[in-house]
Amino acid sequence: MPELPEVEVVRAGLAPAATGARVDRVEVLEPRSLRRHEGPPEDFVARLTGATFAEPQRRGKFIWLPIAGEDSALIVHLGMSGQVLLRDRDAARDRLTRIVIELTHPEHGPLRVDFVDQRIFGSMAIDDLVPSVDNPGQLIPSQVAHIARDPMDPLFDDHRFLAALRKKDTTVKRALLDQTLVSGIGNIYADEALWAARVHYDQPTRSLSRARARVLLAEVRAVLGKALAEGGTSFDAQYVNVNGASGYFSHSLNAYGRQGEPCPRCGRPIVREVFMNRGSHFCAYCQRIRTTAVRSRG
DNA sequence: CCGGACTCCTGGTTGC
DNA sequence: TGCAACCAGGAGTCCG
Repeated sequence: MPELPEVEVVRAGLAPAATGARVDRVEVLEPRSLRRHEGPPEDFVARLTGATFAEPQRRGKFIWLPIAGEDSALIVHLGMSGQVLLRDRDAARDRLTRIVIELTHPEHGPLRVDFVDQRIFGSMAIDDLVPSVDNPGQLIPSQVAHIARDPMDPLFDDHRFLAALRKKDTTVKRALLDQTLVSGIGNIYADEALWAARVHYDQPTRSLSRARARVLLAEVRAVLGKALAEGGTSFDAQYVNVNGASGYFSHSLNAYGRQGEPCPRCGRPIVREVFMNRGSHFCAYCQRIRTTAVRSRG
């Protein structure tokens, strides 16, 4: 599933083609792919046609393309299975293409951006830009304003995150997946970071020692950073082509999807349990709930 | 504030 | 071989 690294690959790949490009034509093949757009598809088409894009931005798993000269942007969320394909104008269309945007770039000429999405959990929308809460000089779509910064963001505040983690009455995987606390982490990288930090997914955050919480944050960064590096090298600058559904970086996973296989650290089998309506993959030996270090609130 | 249940959705896989 | 049931989960909403 597309998480921070996959989404960033899409953003970075879109940047050279979209920045400064003008929208010639928009075609909405699947209105449900505009779930996040307030208003009918015709409104989406009207507001986008003729627009010129500024450089694509990202917060967590949301991408947006600011519209030059306006306080609005095109939002892109890939959901579970979304892809953004940069194509020549006359290239064949994927069967699952939901939205087509034809662009002209001042240097690269005519291009086509196809939004392909099997499950239609992803969507596009035009949204107004508002000042970011923690940095009012930075504009962010109103629908994205509640999303926290990701751990690779230079303005991510470690102390603030660790304090929030201690204060919250929840468990650790739930917290990692809470995009208002820390963004960009999905089910795959959550399981990978928890495995690396040797933390059980259902460990109460309040009973997580400060040291262990710091280790966990460091492992989140390590996992995301590694995937970003791999994505960056396998990516063709001319065409954005991310297959979110197939597990883009699956060759480097230690826990996710490996139930029944030996833990790469201790050799005992990785187990899978259902938690929050999704699979949690972990080593029942390396990742045990720790009941020590319980502190009172305060 | 918190968590659980539910919703959206369909191609590929599994099971009978 | 055919078809139905099942499975994957990001994010939002609602309710207790």
